[in-house]
Order: sequence, then C-alpha cells, then structure tokens
Amino acid sequence: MGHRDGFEKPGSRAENREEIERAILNAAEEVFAQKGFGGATMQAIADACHLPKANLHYYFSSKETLYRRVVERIFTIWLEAADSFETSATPDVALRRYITRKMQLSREHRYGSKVWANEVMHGAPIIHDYLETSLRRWTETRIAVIRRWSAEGAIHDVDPRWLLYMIWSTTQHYADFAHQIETLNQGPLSDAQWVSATETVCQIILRGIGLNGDGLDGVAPL
Amino acid sequence: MGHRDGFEKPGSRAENREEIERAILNAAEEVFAQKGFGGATMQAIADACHLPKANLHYYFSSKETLYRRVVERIFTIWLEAADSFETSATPDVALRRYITRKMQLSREHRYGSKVWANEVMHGAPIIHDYLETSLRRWTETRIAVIRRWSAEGAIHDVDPRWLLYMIWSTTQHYADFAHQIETLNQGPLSDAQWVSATETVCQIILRGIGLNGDGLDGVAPL
DNA sequence: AATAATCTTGACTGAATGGTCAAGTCTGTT
DNA sequence: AACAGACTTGACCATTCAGTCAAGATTATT
Repeated sequence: MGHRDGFEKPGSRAENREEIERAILNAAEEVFAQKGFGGATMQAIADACHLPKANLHYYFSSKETLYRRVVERIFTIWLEAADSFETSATPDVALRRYITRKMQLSREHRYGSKVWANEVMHGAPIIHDYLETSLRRWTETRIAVIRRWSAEGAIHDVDPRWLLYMIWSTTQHYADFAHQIETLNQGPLSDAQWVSATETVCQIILRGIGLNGDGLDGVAPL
Repeated sequence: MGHRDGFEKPGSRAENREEIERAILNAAEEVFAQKGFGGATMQAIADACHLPKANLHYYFSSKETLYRRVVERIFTIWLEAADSFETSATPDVALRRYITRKMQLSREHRYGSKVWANEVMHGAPIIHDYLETSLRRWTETRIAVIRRWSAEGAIHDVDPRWLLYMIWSTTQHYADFAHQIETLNQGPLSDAQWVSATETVCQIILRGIGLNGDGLDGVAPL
C-alpha cells in the first residue's frame, strides 16, 4: 500500500486518479448541462473526456453517482461564492461585492449554473437535503442582516427573501439563459458588455432599495 | 365529411379531438417540465392523461412532435403576455403592468415556464428560429421604447437589454425555481406573499431606474 | 524477479422505451 | 341498415443505453 502522508507525489497513482476524476467531472458537468440528466449518456461523457465508457464506471459506479458528485461540487463552489456576502460590511459594499461575484460565476461557470438550475427545476431530487440544511442556514443569516439594515434605516423596507431571489435570478440568468442572450446579442457578450451588465444590475438593485447605486460609498442623499 | 362552418358542435368529433389534444398537451407540459425532454417518457405522459400510450401516437406522430407543440403553445402565451408591455403608456404604467403580468404567468403557468427555461438552457434546439424572429422583433421594439424614455429623461440611462433581462429573470424565477423557494418558505407562497413579492419586484426595478416605485402614478420628485 | 494490486477496455447483456400494427370499436352519413 | 371513415388499444419490434465482465496491461511492493 501507498503512503499516508496526506499529499501525493507527482505522477503517483493517487494523484493520477484525482486528475482523471476531475476530467470526468468536468466532461460530465458540460454534458449534463447541455442535455439534462435524462438526455445525457455515459457514452457522450466518455467521448467528451476521451475515455472508454467502461472506464467511467470504474471511477463512478453509476450515472447517478456521477451526477450527484457533479452537483455536490457545484454546490460547494456556490457556497464559497456566497461568502462574498460579508455580513460585517455596509449594505452598499456587501451587496455590490456579492452581485459582482455572482455575475463572475455566471460567466465562468456557465455549465455549473445550468446543472444547478436543472436540478432545482426538476424538483431537486438529489439535493433536496442541501436546500433544507446548508442553503436554508445561509439564507437565514443573510435575511437577518438585511432585516437589520432595514431596521437601521440604511435601506428601504423590503422582504429580504424577495431581494435575495432577485439577486440570484438576475445574476444566474446570464448563465442559464446564455443561449437566448447570445442569440439576441448576435454573439457572446464582450468584456465591456459583462462589465456594463454587472454595473446595471448593481445600480438598479442598490437604487431600488434606497442606496445610491454609484460605485462610491456615499450615503443615500435626503 | 363534416361541416366547414368554423366552429364545432358540442360533442362533435372535431371538438372532441381538440379536447383530447389539449389534455395530452397539458399532461405533456407537466411531465416535460418535471423530467426534461430526455427524462420524460411517452408512457408517463399517457398515464398522466389516462390514455393508452398508442393513443398519443395517434394524435402526435412522435415524442418530438408533441414536445414541439408544447413549446409552441407556451411561446404564444408568452408573446400574448408580452403585449401587456404597452409601448404607448408611461414607463411607470407600462413596466408595472408588464412585471405584474409576468409574475401572474409564473404563478399560473409554472410548468410552461419550466419547459421554456429547459429548452433555452439546452441551447434551444427546437425553438431557435423563434428566438431569432419573433422574440428578437418583440425585443427590439421594446428596446426602442426604453431608449426613448431614457432620452426624454423619464428614466435613468440604462442599457435596455439588461433591464429586460432583469425583468424576465426575476419574474420567471418564481416559476422555474419554485421548488427552492417553497423549500425555503416551508410551503407554497400564500396569496399575500405573491402580492408582496410582485410589489417588491416592481418597486425595486422602478426605483432602480429612477421612477418612484409606489403604485401611484406620480412623477419622479426632484 | 515474482507477486499483488490497480487500472484499462472491447464485447456483451438486460431492461427500458419510442414507435408500429392490425384487429377491433365507435360515430356519422346515406 | 349498411357503409366508411375516425378512433382505440394490447401486443409487438427495434433500438438505445446503463451497467457488467473477463482478459489483459500497467504499476507498485517484496
């Protein structure tokens, strides 16, 4: 048996295994995003990472196992991004950072976002427990923060839930509906367009709840 | 042969046929929404409308034909709703109506919205041409209107596209992510919650672009 | 070098599923 | 009543696909 020293020698079995699993997960994420769980085939995933199909089953016992791992990986990325919603900052800064980070994720993890959306739309059969535990916990802490902001008069009185849903939907839309957006745009969004879209989302939401949307940390004028 | 008088006698063949087709389409919409195209089976759809599977194939030649009809039906409902965005009204009224109507659609046509989202997420293989023709045409007229509003100083300067995407995503989120919302809410949204959510969306967006969000048709204060 | 463990892969299998069909039933017309 | 066209349906077929397997290749351990 190998070493128990916690990290892997380059080229070692364990390291190689991780690398292959990552490659499979990446391929699976893309295929699941494009075809859905039912429409994806193990063969298509195998082709996408240039491995024989039987090999996938060596690393992941079943299609469902593989799918579950894909979804779990996405969820952790999402939770990490969620931490950019710092509860200590001013509403201005906290929301701006959070929205910006979520837009960035939509751009860089289009497939992950789509898989997540798919999963939730189909009733979250796999991740239902995550929703009820991790996601709920996270949401509740942020709701509390937003309530405090309201109470302090820092922002208008809004139901924190509707505000959060607005942020989630608006930002994720750029990943999930990328095809529609790109069709209307006659091509992918440019860097400048991403910046502009992000800025617009920030401004409308910040102004919408009574902050002045410009990037400067001013206080809302009377 | 029957009559060519344009409408059907109650209980007539033609009327009965329409009724059955509608039942199948409704069942299909729900199953496609819940399982996706690949995950849905003709058998499941047949069960959902209490007909033998062979019968579906009498009315719709193939699964893809049935799916296409479902998507087309949704698209027309969507376009009709889109007309509530009256180009003649003031921004205040036009946007408020449109958002309200879209929220209502999300509540009443949850499955339709999900099928549409699914289709777009998977690259819109079936409806790509609709996006390029009808949807683009509709979008361009509204963009022009919003531009005019900006030019007249009625609303802040925003890229109309980002504003439209924001409205679409925020409202549709309540249908597409209903499961997540209901999980966090520990049950379906009440009537009051729907009203409250709708109101919040209206207010944030209207205020966000420089209108005063309250339902009264006031002019933005200086 | 010998042995054991891990990994690779083409060929195969069983179940699920879209679609067909032919025999029958019902409905409207003459 | 008789006929024709429309509708219904259980049984069936062909295909696709997740998952298995066994034989071989590669890598680690002694």
